[in-house]
Amino acid sequence: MARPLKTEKPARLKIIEAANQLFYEQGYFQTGINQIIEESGISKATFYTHFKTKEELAETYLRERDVTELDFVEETLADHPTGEEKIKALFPGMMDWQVKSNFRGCGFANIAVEVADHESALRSLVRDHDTKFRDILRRLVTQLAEEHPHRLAGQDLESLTNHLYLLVEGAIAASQHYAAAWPIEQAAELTRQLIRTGA
Amino acid sequence: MARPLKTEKPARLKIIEAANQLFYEQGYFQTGINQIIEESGISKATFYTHFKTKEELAETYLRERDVTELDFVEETLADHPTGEEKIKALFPGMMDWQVKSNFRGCGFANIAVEVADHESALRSLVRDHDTKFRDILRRLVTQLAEEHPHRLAGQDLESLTNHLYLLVEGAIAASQHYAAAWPIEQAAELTRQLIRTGA
DNA sequence: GTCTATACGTGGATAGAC
DNA sequence: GTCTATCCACGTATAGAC
Repeated sequence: MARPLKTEKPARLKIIEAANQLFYEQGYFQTGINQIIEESGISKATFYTHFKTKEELAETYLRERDVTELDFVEETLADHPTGEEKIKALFPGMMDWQVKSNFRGCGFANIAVEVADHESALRSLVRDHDTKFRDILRRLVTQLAEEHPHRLAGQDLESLTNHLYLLVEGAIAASQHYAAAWPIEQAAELTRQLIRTGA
Repeated sequence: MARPLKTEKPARLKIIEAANQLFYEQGYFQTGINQIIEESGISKATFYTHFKTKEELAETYLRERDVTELDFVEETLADHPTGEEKIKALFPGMMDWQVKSNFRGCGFANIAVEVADHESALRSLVRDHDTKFRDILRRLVTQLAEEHPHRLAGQDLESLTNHLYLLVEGAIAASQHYAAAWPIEQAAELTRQLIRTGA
């Protein structure tokens, strides 16, 4: 009956789940500790036994989200065999995500905006996340280049990777601004052109 | 000696200037009324004679910024005759702006992130601003199409406009995340390709 | 470990004198 | 119109009982 290493206690988990929802939906500074403890059904003292400060919780929130978001992307990609199909599949996934979240944008981009200090630990986590996502894009672009050597001939794959990254960032931001899906459609369209013509 | 219609009083102006700096540099929610009155050297009561609420000041801030930012863009564009040159000139301007502001991104995009409620008056001002900027891009794309009919033959100019818009949004956001200029360089590079190949 | 109660600052906004 | 002084809610964080 050995329970598999009880590292995460229910209280801590409930806090993280509440933070994950509230930080994302309302924003970091707009969400108070009081609301988090209320939502998670624990007491304020319990909160501070698990997290030294609000910022420490935010770091945990981002670390958690980094894993779940990138896992979700990888799961989506796993359904598609070729590099081209994988790249194209990114956008329907983004679309569903943004519609479901009522166009709240990207949790990491949102933190980057809210926390102005570039040297903050939170901002460092944002950069790590973005870099990991760019790594995924680079992998897909490389796979595409191997599968279709003629298409991207002479192309700088690093540039193409960054171009796709900028399109994704722009699409999420713009769809957030307008609370609409069309920017994601537009990014998907341009992406299809880029991996077809190899620009 | 008729002064030209004294609609704006010094106090009000000082408040707006302080808000313009602090809201942009620190963020909207991170900037308190107290800091604004301190920075502008007026009293709290004076503040509330000029602005009913903090949000009303924020609306004024965005309206002000909308004019100055778009005017700045138009001035930059005025230095370049052709559509192609105008479009290319957008990016050095962005670069200077972001370096000068220590990569604080776009004041409108930042508000869009901070204020989660899509129905807020502030969010409406963000959409208005973005739409005006897209109008400028559409104008430039149209000029380019007229000057080089062969290049963009068969292209949907509206799509190209939106693609450039997404690139600008993505470049500013990414350069903010990384506190670095390379995303703007990358956006400039892809833009050059798009208006050359007509993708 | 978890709770209740509280400390202490700061948030936005007003009262009332001048 | 501008000021000083103040109100009250809520922010993060802690003390101390159980």
